Amino acid sequence: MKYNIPRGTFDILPKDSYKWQYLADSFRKIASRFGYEEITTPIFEMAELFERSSGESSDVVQKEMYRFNDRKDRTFALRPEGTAPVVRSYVENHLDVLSSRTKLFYIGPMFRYDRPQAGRYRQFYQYGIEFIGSNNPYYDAEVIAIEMLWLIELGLNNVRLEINSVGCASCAADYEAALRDFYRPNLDKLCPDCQKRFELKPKRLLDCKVPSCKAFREGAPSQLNYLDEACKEHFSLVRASLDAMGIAYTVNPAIVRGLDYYTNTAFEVIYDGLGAQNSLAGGGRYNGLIEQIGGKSIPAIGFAGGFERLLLALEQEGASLGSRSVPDAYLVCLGDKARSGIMPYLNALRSKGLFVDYDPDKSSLKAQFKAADNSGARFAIIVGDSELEAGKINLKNLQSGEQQTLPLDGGEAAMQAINR
RNA sequence: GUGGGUGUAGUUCAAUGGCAGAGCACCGGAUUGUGGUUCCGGGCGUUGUGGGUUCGAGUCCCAUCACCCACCCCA
Repeated sequence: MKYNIPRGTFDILPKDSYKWQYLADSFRKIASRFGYEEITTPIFEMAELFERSSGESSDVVQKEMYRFNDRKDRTFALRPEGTAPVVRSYVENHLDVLSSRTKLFYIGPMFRYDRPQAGRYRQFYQYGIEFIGSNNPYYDAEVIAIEMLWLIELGLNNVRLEINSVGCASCAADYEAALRDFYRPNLDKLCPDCQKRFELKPKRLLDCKVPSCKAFREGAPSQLNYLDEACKEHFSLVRASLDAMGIAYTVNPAIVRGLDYYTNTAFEVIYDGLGAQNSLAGGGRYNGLIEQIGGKSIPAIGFAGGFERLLLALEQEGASLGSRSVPDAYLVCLGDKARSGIMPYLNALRSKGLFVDYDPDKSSLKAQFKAADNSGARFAIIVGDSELEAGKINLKNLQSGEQQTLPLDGGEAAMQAINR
């Protein structure tokens, strides 16, 4: 074989396509029930958009972004995430003047150069929600509710919602300073990764899995104790809204988002049973991002989830994912005259909306019936030279074996019999 | 980027260093006029790829690629 699919990517083959369509359709429906509308942005953007928004020090920017230069030597990147492009579009198209609030969702591929693993690919498909235009804690709860209600609708019950607040920029800075103070005496005893974390992202120290590092975590300060009054108030109102909506959650102060633009609410939806990549969706508030990208200071919140992991989880739970479409009828022909003479009828059935399959290369009756069975067709339409001459067709129900003779009309009779 | 495991037919898997096989799937046939069952027939595949050891390699060694798992990261 000469050509292989690029590492970390996958083909969605016909036998699975319907599942992806089912998920996308289903997400579109739930999002629209909350008033969210679809936005589609390009697969690539200026690299700087992601560098500025996600943060220069983030792993995404440092080592996972697919960057390339075009012929005029401008640097672009395949999008590694969906929020920055949506915000870019929001600012660029002045969506803020159309309404005080903007409700958007998106579906599409994202790209990150990473070692492939179960539930982790280099091209992966995300769905996401972005609410722009209010700091009201109700909206934090609303976007979370979309995800949680959707998962329940899909048939996924064993998920956990974990929430946290990382505060505003000044709370976060205070907290980082406190964390560094706390770890500094033991800095040389931490694992090499943690020594890097100490410099770049102290919050990450809290979820290191190395046992020796875990020990030093005892008594570490919690972000929640470093929230200022406004952030504390906001977080408690978010929790109250979730309570009022009957959405269960646990507060996990260790939840840290990987991208720098998050403020206040951060949350993650976890499904145990996916191995290491157990996060189905995650998101949070990003009150400073729009201004950072060149817009006004407008608060916003959103989240994104991955279809691959969701699909794995749903299959594990045995949830229904729709089904592959099967023909309404399979045309079985006998004789050359019948084959050519039946074409107008075949076309008529199809233009009336029936899914009719036919294979002119199958000659024997046996082979045609076998193909009809394999296709899953409910009916066979059987036509030989004599039927054609008499202006009739035979319609056979392949489950019951019952057969009836119908007129060779414009397809009306068969249509009626099949849809009954 | 780091570590471990696995690569044989479309697929699931066999094959003591000695002739590369089976189930399933697929295709054809058993009086072109009625299917699902049954019966018969149909497989020389670069044993992932490239080297090496050996009289002889699917099997042992090295490299490489891919996949899986974990670290890491994240959705």
